[in-house]
Amino acid sequence: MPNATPFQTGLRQHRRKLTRGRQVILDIITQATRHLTPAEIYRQARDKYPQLGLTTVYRTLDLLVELGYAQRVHLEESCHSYLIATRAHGHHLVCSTCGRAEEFAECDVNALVRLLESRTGYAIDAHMIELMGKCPNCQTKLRAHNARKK
Amino acid sequence: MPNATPFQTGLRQHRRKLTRGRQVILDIITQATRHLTPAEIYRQARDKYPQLGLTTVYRTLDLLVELGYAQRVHLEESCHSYLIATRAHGHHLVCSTCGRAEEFAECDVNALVRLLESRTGYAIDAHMIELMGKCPNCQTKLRAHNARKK
DNA sequence: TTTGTAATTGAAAACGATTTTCATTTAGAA
DNA sequence: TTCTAAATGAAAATCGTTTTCAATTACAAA
Repeated sequence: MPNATPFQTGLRQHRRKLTRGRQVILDIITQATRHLTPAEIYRQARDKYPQLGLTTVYRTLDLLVELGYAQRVHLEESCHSYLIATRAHGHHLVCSTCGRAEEFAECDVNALVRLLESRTGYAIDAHMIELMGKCPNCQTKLRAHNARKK
Repeated sequence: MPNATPFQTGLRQHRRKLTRGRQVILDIITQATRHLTPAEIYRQARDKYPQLGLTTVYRTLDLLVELGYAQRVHLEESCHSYLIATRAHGHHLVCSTCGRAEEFAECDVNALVRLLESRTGYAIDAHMIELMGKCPNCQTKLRAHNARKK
């Protein structure tokens, strides 16, 4: 099979199938200059492929992220947890295992901000830095757990 | 009224009232070392104050953020938009007006990561940098709109 | 202390996004 | 062409959040 697209190849490697819906969804996010929500993608996709279901859009997006063809953008809306405010400008270091969080104030993004403003023309007015890792407690537990396994 | 807490003072300044529910919720997030979802806060709060409603938890959290007593943490789960993957390690600059997004690869967080690892003992394995601002298009539109107003 | 009023509340319903279920269809290897 | 695991769409279920509304409450002013 000559001229297979990277997407076709990637799917075959994972024993997944290329379907019309998947192709349409990939085309849409490939051509977009904007991040799109599942609902927006669904609306656009139906113009090209009316019987497509919203369920399939969700499933396809998960697949595209899993295979590395799409990425998620995190926005300010919804999906929050809350933490007491201790500093005016806090970023977070969150434990991916237990959810414990440390706040930190250091963030030297000024150089980055200036670079990107001149490259893109954006007027940048806010930033968010979130670090993820394992807290000391969870590291200890994990080590103990692994030792027990042997 | 002597010995007013900062919370009491802050509420009075905004003509808001101090209620049992609000105090209980603030106490919970003050004592937590972990970020908590509204549902988690609700569960804990009901132990101390059984008739509290979940609605009030949501409203109180909004209030606490508005007055600066709490802050939101952004997590990996839910609330996503999607973008085509063009680089292995992409961060985003998102226009807060139209949603257009630029991807960038520069992120010199190594120094920050090392500093925080030694300070907190965390093993940091991932990070997310999201910048927000206005794209050139939206800046132009906004300027035209403001000029028309005068 | 009492009163008046705007702020706050809880319960229920509405809502929007996402996931699950399940019977049917389909891509693609054999 | 056949066969089977993968994928699908429709409907229902689920989850988190917001809205509505009538009843209650905090607290400033009398």
